[in-house]
Amino acid sequence: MAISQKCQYALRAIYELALHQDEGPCKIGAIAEAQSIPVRFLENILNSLKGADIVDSARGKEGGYYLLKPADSITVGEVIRFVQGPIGPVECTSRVDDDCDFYSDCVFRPLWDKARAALESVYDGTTFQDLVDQSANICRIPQCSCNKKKIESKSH
Amino acid sequence: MAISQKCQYALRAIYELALHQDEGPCKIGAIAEAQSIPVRFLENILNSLKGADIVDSARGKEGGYYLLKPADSITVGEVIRFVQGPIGPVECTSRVDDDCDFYSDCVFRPLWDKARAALESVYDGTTFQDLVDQSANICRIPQCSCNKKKIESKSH
DNA sequence: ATCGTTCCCGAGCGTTTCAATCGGGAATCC
DNA sequence: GGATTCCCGATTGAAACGCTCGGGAACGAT
Repeated sequence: MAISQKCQYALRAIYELALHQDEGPCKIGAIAEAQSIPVRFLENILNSLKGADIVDSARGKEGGYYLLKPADSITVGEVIRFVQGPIGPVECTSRVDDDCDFYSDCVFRPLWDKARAALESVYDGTTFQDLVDQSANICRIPQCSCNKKKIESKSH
Repeated sequence: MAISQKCQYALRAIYELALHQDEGPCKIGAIAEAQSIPVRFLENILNSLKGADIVDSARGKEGGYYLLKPADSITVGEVIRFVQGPIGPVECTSRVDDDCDFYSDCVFRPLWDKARAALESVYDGTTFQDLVDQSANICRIPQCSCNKKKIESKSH
């Protein structure tokens, strides 16, 4: 299963929230700008992510979105599964009730299983904290406060 | 990138041809029946595979489709790439000229690269001969000659 | 030569999915 | 009560997908 645009937006948005996790809620406009995501679309995405207990939000001035868990306990895999369903190269191996003519006799099933396992190991083995740690430039908005932090921690 | 129905049909068809490789051309109707593929659709698929120098065909009575190479030198990966393009979890990492805003700065790129490498290793590491060797039941049509062969070789 | 068999080829079609938008509503804070 | 910000469902437009269709052309047998 390819990673859809929507899912990539979700991942980037959560990554952005992870960058700013200890600064209070992020406004949706800021997230959208930092990550080049259409605002109204991002609205849908973030709202649906609330159903996964990954993010929550506050309204009014100083409102915005924030993570419900520390970044090191949110995996890429869990976000992908929530946004676009089971991870895997083909649909039939992710379903129990399968209308495929081949069932477990399918010659290709071991192959799909191997591919799925490989993908899951990559996606489930990466947390958003890993991504934050790996990022060289931190935030793409130069004036953003998170970049100050980065500079400070470098000079230590 | 998910494996499309069309691509699965292509793989199953080539597998079927591999089963019967030393028996002359296979008629498209037989392939379609053995692998539960809509005939007119399979027609499209097999014809396009001729462009990849994987199969060729002969017309008239005793005509049909056959593999141009031994089954152990056709990989699953090469078929997938021909039918549905570059292997990978997202499009942007497969393209050189990329209209993504993030280019090589993308925090997720290492992840996509890992995922792609994992998929490629699975798909490029499997030949159709591997699939034939692994198959327990050989052909799904009980009366088919390839099953006789199987029985003979078992009794040896 | 002609007839049956089989492949050949491009055009078309209905459905679903995808990405994105829109209008208007409701909570929160000053 | 007004500014700010999130909330929610409906809708749209375009593209991809799975599949069908009609008619044509090569091959072999008789």
